[in-house]
Amino acid sequence: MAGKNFSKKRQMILDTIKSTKTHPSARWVYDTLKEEVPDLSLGTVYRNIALFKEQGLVLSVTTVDGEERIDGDTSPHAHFVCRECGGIYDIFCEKNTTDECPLEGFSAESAVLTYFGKCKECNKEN
Amino acid sequence: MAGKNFSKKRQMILDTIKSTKTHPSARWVYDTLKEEVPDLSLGTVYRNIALFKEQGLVLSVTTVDGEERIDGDTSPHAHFVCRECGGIYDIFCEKNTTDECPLEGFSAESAVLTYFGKCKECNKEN
DNA sequence: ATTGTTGCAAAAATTTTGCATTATC
DNA sequence: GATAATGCAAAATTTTTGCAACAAT
Repeated sequence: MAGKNFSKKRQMILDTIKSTKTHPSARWVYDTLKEEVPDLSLGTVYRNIALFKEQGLVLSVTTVDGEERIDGDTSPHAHFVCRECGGIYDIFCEKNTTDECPLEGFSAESAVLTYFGKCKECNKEN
Repeated sequence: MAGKNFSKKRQMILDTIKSTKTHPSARWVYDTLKEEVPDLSLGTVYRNIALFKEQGLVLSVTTVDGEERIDGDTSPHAHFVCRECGGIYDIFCEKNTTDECPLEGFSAESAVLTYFGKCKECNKEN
């Protein structure tokens, strides 16, 4: 049964995800952790992220430039995705945190509110 | 300059996207239109969808099973994504249609509110 | 004619998977 | 010792791209 043994590497992958606000991709997690854990495999990162998503430890935010980006902070909050630089920013704003079930017969487990546009930095540049 | 000539095929691709509520993937658009337009190329569908997204004619909703799903209805509304069957449903509900800019210095062009869970049909099945 | 679009196939890139090996309980 | 997790590389997918041929104005 998957997820039974909480291995050292699994824990480190989760820690890495939980301790960043970059809303990382699998590759970012791999590259970042690779320095500390040289014998880490990209497949393992993908497998564990898939597991975390099933378990609800991690949420999928959006896909930027073909890469899925995840969030280790599962508390209800919104995101801003910059179409220019690909950066993702948290938005903690009470009025945006709707989580009520919207359609009869449908059961929602999570809700994701995402804004797309140009971030502060990229707005400065022209 | 891309997007200058509104070719027959480009128009048909857009029409196909606009006339369905399935929130299709590029492949779906290709398969659907292929019957009517046998000499259609998948690359063309991808190229045009990319163009429509740039022009704001089409929005990216989410990615299901590795496939990007788009919406030709750009009016503000939310979505429900079924994790079981991959179906995407529209939710027109005034209180979910926030579109105000949430962070100072950040300019939002669009907002997407997405619920994830189990749809009515899939709830019935067990 | 010039500029833009498409088909086709190859290439790129991301993600998944099989299997032998290693770690965990 | 049994079960689960990992590394590695190959495979499967989705998406992008180069280029010659085609279409539109």
